[in-house]
Amino acid sequence: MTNAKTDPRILRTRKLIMDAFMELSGKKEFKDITVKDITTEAMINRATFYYHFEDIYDLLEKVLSEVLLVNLDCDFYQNNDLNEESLVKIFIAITNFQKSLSNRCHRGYEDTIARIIREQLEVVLYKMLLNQNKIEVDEGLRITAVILSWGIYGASVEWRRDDKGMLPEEFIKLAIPSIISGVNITKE
Amino acid sequence: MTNAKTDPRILRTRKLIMDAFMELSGKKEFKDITVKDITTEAMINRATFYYHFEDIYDLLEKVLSEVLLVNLDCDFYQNNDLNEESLVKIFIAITNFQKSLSNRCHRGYEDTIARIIREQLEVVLYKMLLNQNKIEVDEGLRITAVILSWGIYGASVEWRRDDKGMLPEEFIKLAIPSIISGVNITKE
DNA sequence: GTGTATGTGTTGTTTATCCAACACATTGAA
DNA sequence: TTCAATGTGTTGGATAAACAACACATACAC
Repeated sequence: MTNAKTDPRILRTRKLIMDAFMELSGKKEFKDITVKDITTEAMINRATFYYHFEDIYDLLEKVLSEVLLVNLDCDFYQNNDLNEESLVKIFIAITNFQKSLSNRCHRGYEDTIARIIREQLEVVLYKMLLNQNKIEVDEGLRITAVILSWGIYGASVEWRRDDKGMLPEEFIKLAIPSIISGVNITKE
Repeated sequence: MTNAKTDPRILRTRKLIMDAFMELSGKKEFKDITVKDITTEAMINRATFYYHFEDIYDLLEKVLSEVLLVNLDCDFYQNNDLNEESLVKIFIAITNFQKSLSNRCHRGYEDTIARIIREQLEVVLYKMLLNQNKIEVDEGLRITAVILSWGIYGASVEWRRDDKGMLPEEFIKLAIPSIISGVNITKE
């Protein structure tokens, strides 16, 4: 949670690299982007790239995670319970994120992207659950977060598949009762 | 003329500092801008500032020189003779530069600014004169450049003073004949 | 095949930047 | 006055970034 103050040069350089990568993603397919392209655009040395990232796939992963987190983070999960409103917002954030990706060119990396979304989602949901239960750690809540993250991500896939022109918020609201209250047979 | 390749970190950091300073100039008066303000905005260490600039006045000087050069440089003085057209362009560039400064807040530094404009102007004019005479060095042309730079700067001061709503290009065109052909009594 | 070109990832050395600490000046409030 | 707060400019040691050089892989032409 705390990083004991990282060197500002590191933050600055990482930002330069990530911004350069996002800029290039708007112009080329991922498979056509070389490390040299990125470092030239970022105005840093190629060796410096490898100081911060394993390789270009590692960069992809971290960029996507960060972009998604920006979409999710600031609005909630500080100071927000996991209720209908926040679930809708999260779902919208995910569909927005996927929409923004389809503009950029990451064909062939759908699985990676799916995993990243789900992992970030899990982290956020877990934090919100802990927060609203005022607990430090809890394995039960963690597993709940895992299940919810898979479920919500699956819903976003389903939403994209049947393009009935339904709005994301409409779509997810159909499922929210069973998420909030659980699968309760004695519904009536 | 050639710098034997400067370290990219230096170029990058100088740009960060200068951009930060210009950003702040739009918000505060020069006298209220501290070195800490600049380095915070530029995301660099305060000691690094002093690695590149003597002090904040040194920075002011270099920023103004660079901004003015950008206004002048690219358009001419490569591949351009000193004729009516280029003189008009130069004059417009100077008045534009002064207009852009009046938005920012450099009150109390008019003399510094005047000197910077004149010095840069002299350099540009000298290069153009050498260029069109196909000479390497010439003390006569250098002095011509000095006189011209003072004269043209003086014209810009005069133009601002009597705000008859005359356009810069109209104003300078009145003087161009005597600049080009010299003060020739047997005019007719 | 052989050569040329382009990309990846690593290494050792040099250099720019960070940082904490310092002395000193200025300002304003107690 | 004295003290606290804020700004300037400098220094020595630690660390990130630059750079050139390297081995290796892939591809494409002749």
